Amino acid sequence: MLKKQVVKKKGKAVYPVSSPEVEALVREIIARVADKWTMLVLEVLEEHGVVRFTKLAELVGGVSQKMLTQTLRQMESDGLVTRTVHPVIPPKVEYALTPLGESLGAAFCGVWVWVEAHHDEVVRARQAFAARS
Amino acid sequence: MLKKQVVKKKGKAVYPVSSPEVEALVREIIARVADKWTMLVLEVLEEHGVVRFTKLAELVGGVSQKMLTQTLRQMESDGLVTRTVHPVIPPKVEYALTPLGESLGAAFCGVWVWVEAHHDEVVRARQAFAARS
DNA sequence: GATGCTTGGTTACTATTGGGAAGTAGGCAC
DNA sequence: GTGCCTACTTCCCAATAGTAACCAAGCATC
Repeated sequence: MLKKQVVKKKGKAVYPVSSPEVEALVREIIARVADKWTMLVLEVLEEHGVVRFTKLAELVGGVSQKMLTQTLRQMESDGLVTRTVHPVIPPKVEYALTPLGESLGAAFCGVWVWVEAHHDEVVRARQAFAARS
Repeated sequence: MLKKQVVKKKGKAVYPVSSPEVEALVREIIARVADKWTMLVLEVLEEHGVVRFTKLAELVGGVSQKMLTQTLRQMESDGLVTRTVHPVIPPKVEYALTPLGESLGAAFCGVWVWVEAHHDEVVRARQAFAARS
């Protein structure tokens, strides 16, 4: 709804059509943020602020160290999180959202709200689908 | 922002805390919809309405038949799309969003808008990250 | 002074997933 | 009878995710 308005406003009629490179870029970024672990990390950092690696792992839940590291590095490179290393022993590394990350978290809000509001409908749909197949 | 309000409204203070099963369900649905192909299919159907399989494949772009079939079946079972088979030769199968699917599409709008608005910031962040590592 | 504990990783191996291409169905046109 | 149409399905291989073990480096303990 909102999006369609924006798209129309930025579409062929008013502005030059976005170049294929930009299209590809948008698609590539979508593929990155439309990722299970990215969404969950975003959510945890949004709710808890500054969080250390191990704590983040347990708050996200079910993520391997490898995937968490990978996801965080990716998010860091995309400018979504900051990674602060405190040179102490044992190591202390803190992660937090950047303003850009916070804005993406806000954008994902609608999806969380949707899931919380409609999960029972999804379950019923699954049961109906299973019943007729 | 919006989400936090909702969460607080539905949180411990007012309603009983959501059960672990519901938490797991929400997480599982998130993992499903936070998927590259699901998001792209949702977007295409939102913009084009009723679309046939092959047309859908070219509109989504870069998707294999296998993954498109798989994604669509999953979305159908979750109640997001309808699959209408016209028993003619050659086959004709039409896909369209259900009201539930449309509402999810609307929820994802914010993410699309975010990507369109901030992709240049992501690119700059990547360059900065590459430069310092 | 060797052992173990801490955290935040990395690495090696394995299981699952995804992509590319080919095969399938079945009737109609040539 | 050969080929074409669409919407799959299957097979095979590459890429990705998960599991578990290892590592670094200093401090406390024995």
